[in-house]
Amino acid sequence: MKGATIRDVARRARVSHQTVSRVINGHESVTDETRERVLRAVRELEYVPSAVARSLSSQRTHTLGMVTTDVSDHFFAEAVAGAEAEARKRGYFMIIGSIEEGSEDDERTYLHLMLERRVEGLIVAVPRLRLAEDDPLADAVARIPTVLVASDIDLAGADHVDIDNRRGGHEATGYLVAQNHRLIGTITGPLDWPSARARLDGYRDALKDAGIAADRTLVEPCVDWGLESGRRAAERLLASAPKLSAIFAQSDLLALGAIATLRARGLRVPDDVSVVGFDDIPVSSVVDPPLTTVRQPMREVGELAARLIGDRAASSRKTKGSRHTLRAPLIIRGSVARLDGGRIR
Amino acid sequence: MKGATIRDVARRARVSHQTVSRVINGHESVTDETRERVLRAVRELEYVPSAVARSLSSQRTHTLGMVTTDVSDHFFAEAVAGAEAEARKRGYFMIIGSIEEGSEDDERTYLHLMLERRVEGLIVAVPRLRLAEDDPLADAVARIPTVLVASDIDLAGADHVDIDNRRGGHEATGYLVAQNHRLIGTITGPLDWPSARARLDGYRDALKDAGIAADRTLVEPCVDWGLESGRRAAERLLASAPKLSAIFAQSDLLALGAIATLRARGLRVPDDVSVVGFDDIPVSSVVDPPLTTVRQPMREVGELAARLIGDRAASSRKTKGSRHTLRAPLIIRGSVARLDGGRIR
DNA sequence: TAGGGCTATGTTACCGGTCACATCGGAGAA
DNA sequence: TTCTCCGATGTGACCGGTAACATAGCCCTA
Repeated sequence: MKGATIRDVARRARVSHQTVSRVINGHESVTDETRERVLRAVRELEYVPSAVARSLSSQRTHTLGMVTTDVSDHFFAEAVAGAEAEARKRGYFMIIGSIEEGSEDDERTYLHLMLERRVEGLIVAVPRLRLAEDDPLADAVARIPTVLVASDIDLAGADHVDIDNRRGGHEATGYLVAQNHRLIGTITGPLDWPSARARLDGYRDALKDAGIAADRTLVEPCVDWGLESGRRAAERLLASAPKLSAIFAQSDLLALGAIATLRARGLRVPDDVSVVGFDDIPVSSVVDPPLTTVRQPMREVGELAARLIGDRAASSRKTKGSRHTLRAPLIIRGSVARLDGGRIR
Repeated sequence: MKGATIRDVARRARVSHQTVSRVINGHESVTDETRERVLRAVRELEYVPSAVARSLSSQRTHTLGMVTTDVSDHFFAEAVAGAEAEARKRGYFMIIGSIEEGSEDDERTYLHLMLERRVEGLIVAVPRLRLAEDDPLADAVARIPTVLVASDIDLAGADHVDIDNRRGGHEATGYLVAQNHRLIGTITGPLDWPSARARLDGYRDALKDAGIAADRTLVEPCVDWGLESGRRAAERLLASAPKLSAIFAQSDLLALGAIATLRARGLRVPDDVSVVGFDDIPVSSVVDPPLTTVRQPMREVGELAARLIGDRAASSRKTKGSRHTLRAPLIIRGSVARLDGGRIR
């Protein structure tokens, strides 16, 4: 009763299985009358074609695999959504693997499982991934189109998509400088994330451009990107540089955490201390004050990744790996105040 | 060169393909020496077994399908992450379909595509889904284990997982009442979402329990769950009931939007007006004031959904659809103030 | 020492589609 | 009228695994 096959339908419609195949694939050269008969049989038997059998036979799975650090993180969720939408437009399905914190070799396991599934493309969004010797990822790249998202791994043959973190960091810091800030602290994400390092580089570039001497005590790294870390980092920062007038936090959550600390110390934002974030998560526009931040277009990142794979699959020739960097624009809101010329807090 | 099959490996190792199958599946009764030989051939040919062929032959895909409204929404992203983690634990892979706003029949298309893929279970998290006559979803339920998340559709044979929205709404409102609030407004989500209606019911229950008369002008529905809507709803609410002392917003974003409006009107939170939200999104704990809210355990919802499918698949007998309601606890923070006895703002 | 039973391995069919090619019948051309 | 060609349909192999059964040694026991 359950699981009619193409041959069951054929028998019922009194045609060959091949004719059924023609009908369900919309091929020409089938009489209207025959088609009708077949379709009726399909309905009566509640026949649903098997993508599995089709894949085996046609050697196409129409499936893309995506491995991410954690889908529940807004950042990756957006990328997944973007990739999914774009993939779907092109007739692909998406299978996802979300790597739980803690398990070491999970990326590799996932990768292998996806290869077994014969995905036709791979999106790897695992920022901290380091390449081992003889890494299975290299194998994967050799087999199927692969896009590395937000990774600093340099893998020949793979496409790379990333945010221009350095420029983003530069703009954020540069904006603070333009508002006459001179003593600018920064709260960074974990420095084993390439994005954190890049943003820090941007911060330093901007200070250098402005002729402001680098000061190590103004750089406060965190172990994660969360609120609590921002809170504590701000405390350390205030301890080591009580007179700073601005903070560039590498994520909105870090920024919000920092703001909480500032408030707790009786400092007003932005009147006493200005704050710039990074991400532009949905709440950033409604917190008090609305957060000035650098917007990460993660959805576009996901879309682009899927599009690259689609294009590559379509052209089917092996191109060299391309490199795409999406601009992360500064969104100016209300958490930065202009400092009166020369005044130091 | 690319795509060695089990027979290629067999030839190379000078055994039958069946022996290769035994080795890669870790079967007993293979000599160490033979196994070694096979494994070497596997390595040399870079053989990766085809899950597609395996699925066709074994009639198992080890795949779960999940259809959601929008993965980039924190709410669903959490559920996806939870489901994914649990599925993985049980050896399942997850394919996801995220329904873009606007396209009407997408759920059905996705459903059909997933049936074609022969998913072994289906998680449908599409709150506003309405059942059409002769709905394909009913077919799906008849074929494979299905879990409906946050839906009020009553489908025999399907399992249901949901948050106890009514109780959540009741607790939130009841808490305000306990703090001596009497004039309590509510900002609801779109009322075609079952969760919005349930929370509203909870709100009404609580008022009734306290002997407070219902007042239609205190209920302000929104077209979505976002900040901007919260802002505007609060304005309408203040216009129609300027003396209210508390607001129960059905999402944290609505609550934050409302707080923004209150601030703009010079009203302090919680001193002048208390606010309770719903969701407990990550920022809720760090905004100013920290938001008192009802926590939705979405991750657990996803986990439970996946677990139910796993159990059902394992027992393989058709149980009646079960119904699971997860408690959404009130998280008390700082956005609610106690009203002095009898005082009315 | 023959037969039973176990282990290691091979053989063949099958899962449910697609593909390449064969076949058949009728319309149009010579 | 006969030949040709083409549209409609059928046949059998194949995709890459798994399952069930067959077979060949080997050890042990009676």
